[in-house]
Amino acid sequence: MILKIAVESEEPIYRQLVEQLIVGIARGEIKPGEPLAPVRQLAQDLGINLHTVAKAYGVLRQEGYLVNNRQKGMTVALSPPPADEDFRQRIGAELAGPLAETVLRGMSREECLALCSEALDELVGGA
Amino acid sequence: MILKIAVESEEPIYRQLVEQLIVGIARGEIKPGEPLAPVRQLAQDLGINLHTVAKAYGVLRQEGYLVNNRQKGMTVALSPPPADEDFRQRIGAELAGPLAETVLRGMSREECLALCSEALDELVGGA
DNA sequence: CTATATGTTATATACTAAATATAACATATA
DNA sequence: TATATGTTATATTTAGTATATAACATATAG
Repeated sequence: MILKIAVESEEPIYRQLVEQLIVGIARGEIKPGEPLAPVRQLAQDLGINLHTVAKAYGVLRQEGYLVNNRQKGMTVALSPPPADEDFRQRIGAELAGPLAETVLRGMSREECLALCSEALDELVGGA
Repeated sequence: MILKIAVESEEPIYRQLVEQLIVGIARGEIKPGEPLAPVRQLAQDLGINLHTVAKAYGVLRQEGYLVNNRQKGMTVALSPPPADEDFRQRIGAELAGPLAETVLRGMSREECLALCSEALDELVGGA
């Protein structure tokens, strides 16, 4: 699984890692039960600090997407947390901003949904 | 237009304002050409500093969603920036994270798109 | 011309988050 | 006994956030 860090970005490094790891797991590049790279190794590969990687791992552990197995190290959770109502409401709120911008710029409802569909294709179907 | 600030949130106040203003404009609560509340008045109403409001307005001006009219003050842009390829790519990247989480938690493609559709309803159609 | 109101700019300060660095710890494996 | 794992503990530096006070250029109302 390929991870790239943009040090010049305004988005914190640990946030970039969290996002890319979530996408990578969703794409199935790492399967449930499989271990991630150790914090020290990934930190060295990316040229960043150990604690920055640990912070990203900690967030994903808190979210229930990772488990500290203590045998293999940090692994992908075997059973992800359910998509309950709280979760759907949180995601809906996160989608509101970007979707409002598409409406603001004159995109039709169909165009917006097509954009969402394409973004989903990047995760499940294609590239 | 109702603006609410959560001071205990980890999201910066000016970011909350940017997001809520974008949603409000998309919902048509303020129409193109119409003025927003003056920075000092809005700051007082929300119990925050003048510059925090000014920063939010500045971001939206930079994005092309607001114009400093100098007669009516800060107004909604008459012609919003186009939804070009760069924009669609940026929004697609912003949608990737939340959508990946829905996939991660086992939501089907139809469920994900339904969630997007509901989020769009909050902007154009209904509530 | 004189106030008043608009966004903006200029400094300054306090606080928090982010990233780094070094060290140590508990646990599990070889 | 070593080695490797995530984790915790301190400490430091840097950048972002929010605040405060003051002033400026411009436009409107009286």
